[in-house]
This record gives sequence, structure tokens and C-alpha cells, in this order.
Amino acid sequence: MSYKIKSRIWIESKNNVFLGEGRVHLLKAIQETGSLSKASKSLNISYKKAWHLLDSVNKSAKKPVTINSIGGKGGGGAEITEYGISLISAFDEINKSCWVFLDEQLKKIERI
Amino acid sequence: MSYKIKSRIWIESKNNVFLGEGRVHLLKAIQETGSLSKASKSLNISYKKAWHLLDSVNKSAKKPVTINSIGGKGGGGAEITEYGISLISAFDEINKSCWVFLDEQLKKIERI
DNA sequence: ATTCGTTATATTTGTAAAGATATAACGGTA
DNA sequence: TACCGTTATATCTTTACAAATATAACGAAT
Repeated sequence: MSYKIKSRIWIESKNNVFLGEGRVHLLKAIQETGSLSKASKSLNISYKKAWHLLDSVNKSAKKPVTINSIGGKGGGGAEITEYGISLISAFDEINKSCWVFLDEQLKKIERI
Repeated sequence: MSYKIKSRIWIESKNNVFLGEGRVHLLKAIQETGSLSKASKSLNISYKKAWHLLDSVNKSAKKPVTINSIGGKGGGGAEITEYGISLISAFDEINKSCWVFLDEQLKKIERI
């Protein structure tokens, strides 16, 4: 039976979590559904939790990651900015390359 | 204000956690104190939690990581094996190299 | 035989995170 | 104006996990 190495990475800004796997999942779901409430349903998390996650992302970000609108056609919605799209793909890249890196490093354990 | 990238790595065996930062901290404390109860006190965690952590390590490991003795001189104690010492240093190496790797990767976010 | 400080384990208690619920505000549309 | 589905927010409830507590078993030393 061989070992598996797992990881969890996140980015902090001023001691607050800015981006992590959960937040990136949420951003992707917003991108697909066009609204925070639909995104929360698709991820099976409460709206409240989703809202807090998104709020923390936008508060830590240097530029807006989503544009949220209240009222109007369809009641409103949330839209990912270009900046947000870039963040998602950069985070995914880092995460995937980290997995590759760690799989290689795991050999240090396996050869003991 | 710049970003910090953080990580948490762990090694699983058969869907159980084998080694992680908490478990490695515990092993180091056992190495220093010679007993599980003293180690748990030095880490400010309950004996119960420490015992479960150590138990999971030894159950997942291919060879014993500690030798635990009940009763006898001083009431007993726990001792790290040579194999355990090797695991600790290998894990630390992987963890540190992961930090270096991720700090470099963070530039992908910062230059957006 | 008694004492000692452990390991080992079960049971109870406390607490912080998650979830559920409720409601206000909003701004297009009809 | 009334309606709609959304964002935004507060408050209450639940629940999972951590912590505290209690106790048995152990074996060397005295």
C-alpha cells in the first residue's frame, strides 16, 4: 500500500484569507450561474456562507473580483470581472503545479 | 500590502491521515520529553487528542514510529524509533521545500 | 503489598463553527 | 404601484468537534 500526499493552499492578505480552494470553487460557480444564490445552491452551501466567502475575497482584493447588483432584471446577480477570471486560473495553475511538486517530493518518504 | 501564500500538507495511507504538521509536532515533543503525556502538556493539547494522533501514526506506518511502554520505571513512556526520526526529518524537508516552491509560485498572482 | 507516573479508554461537558430562518433593501418590469 | 428574485444582514438553532473528567491496567521500585 503506497502513500498519497495531499495539500491545501491559500493566499492571505493582512491576515485575512483572500483566496483558497473553497473561494475559487465559489467564484467558478458564480461564473457559471450568474448569481451568488444560485452558486451557493449548486455547491450545497448556505447563502450566508457563500456571501461571507465572497465578501472576504472582494475585501482583500486589490481590484473588484465580482460585480454584484441588487434589484433590477431578474432581481440582480453577480458577475466575475476579468481580474477575477485571471485570479481563478492563476490559483488553479499554482495548485496543480504544487500537486506535481509534492508527488515528486513524496519519494523522500517512500524510500525510507 | 503584499500577499502571503500558506499551505498545509499531509500524507495519507489507505484514506487515513498518516503524517501531518500536528503529528510531526507531537513526535518531536515526544522525542524531547520521553513521554506522551508530557508531550501533550508541552503542546497544550489534551492527552486524549495526543494519544489518538500517535495511534493513527503507528497504525498507518509500515514500521513502528514509537515504542510505548506502560508501567515500570517512571510509570512508562514513549520513545521515537530510528524510523520515526527519519520520517520527521523527511517531512520537514518536504514542507520547507514546499514553502519555497509556493513563494516562487505566488508571483503568478502578484503580477496580475 | 503499596506506590508511582505512565499508557489506554470511555463518558460527559463545553464551545465554536455551520446551518436554518427571517427580513430589509433594491431596481427593473409590467 | 405592485411584483420579483436577488443581495445583504441579523438572529436563533443545531451539530460536530474539542476539551475536560474519570478510571482501569500496567510493571518496576521500594
